[in-house]
Amino acid sequence: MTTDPTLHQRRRPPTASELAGIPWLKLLRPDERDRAVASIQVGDALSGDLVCRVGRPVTYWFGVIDGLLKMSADNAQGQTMTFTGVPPGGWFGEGTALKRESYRYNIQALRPSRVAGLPVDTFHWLLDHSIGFNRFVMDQLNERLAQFIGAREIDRMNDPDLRVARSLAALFNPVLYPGVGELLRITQQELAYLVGLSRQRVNEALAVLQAQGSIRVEYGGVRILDLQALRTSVPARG
DNA sequence: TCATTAAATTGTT
DNA sequence: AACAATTTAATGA
Repeated sequence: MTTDPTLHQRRRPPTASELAGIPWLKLLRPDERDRAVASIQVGDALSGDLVCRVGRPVTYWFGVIDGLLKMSADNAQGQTMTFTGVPPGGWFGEGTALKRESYRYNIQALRPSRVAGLPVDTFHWLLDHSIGFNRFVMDQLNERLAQFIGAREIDRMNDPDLRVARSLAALFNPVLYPGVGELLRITQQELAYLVGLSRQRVNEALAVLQAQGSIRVEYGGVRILDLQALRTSVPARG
């Protein structure tokens, strides 16, 4: 089930519809865009596949076309710590790509996913030539910083309903994950993995959030009704 | 296109 | 963890 990176084997050029789902392309000038499009590779990751692993040299800056990825790291005790999920429209690894270091996280597919990769050399060329690209990367870093600070607060929360609410809100972040839209495709089992709760407890939390009117639970996904309510919701009966 | 069947996901205990 | 109910996906006429 858990195998080595398959993205590095079966890759292909992106299709038109895949390109349409890459948010930063529309910020580039035509010549910049042409160069980016020519170098982008797309790969299909099966469930459980590792898109990149800790310690490997950086080859690509990655983005999710569709599917769902998990960002995690192994601590000294050998336990896996999950940081966040990466839904469609999300691009990650710019920090390590900037410094041309090795990956600091494992990125694993939670379900069959299509992953795009921009070669690190093109990434640097765009940084050197494109104002629009620089702006995107800066916004991205800024937003991600805010989200990671928020994630620390989530970890300290003991109310499962709140944890699910805040984790969902993070996945619906329109800046980091513009491909998600109104409907996040995620199963309750997948959400349970990300949040670190049992599927039963997640199911219960989703029912509470739906009763509050902030989401609608659908088969294989969650529809957002009130993102602000998810972000700021307060423990019930308290 | 429709009906049947298998697989996935959900809701509940 | 196990189970039944529900929804989707796949298959073939």
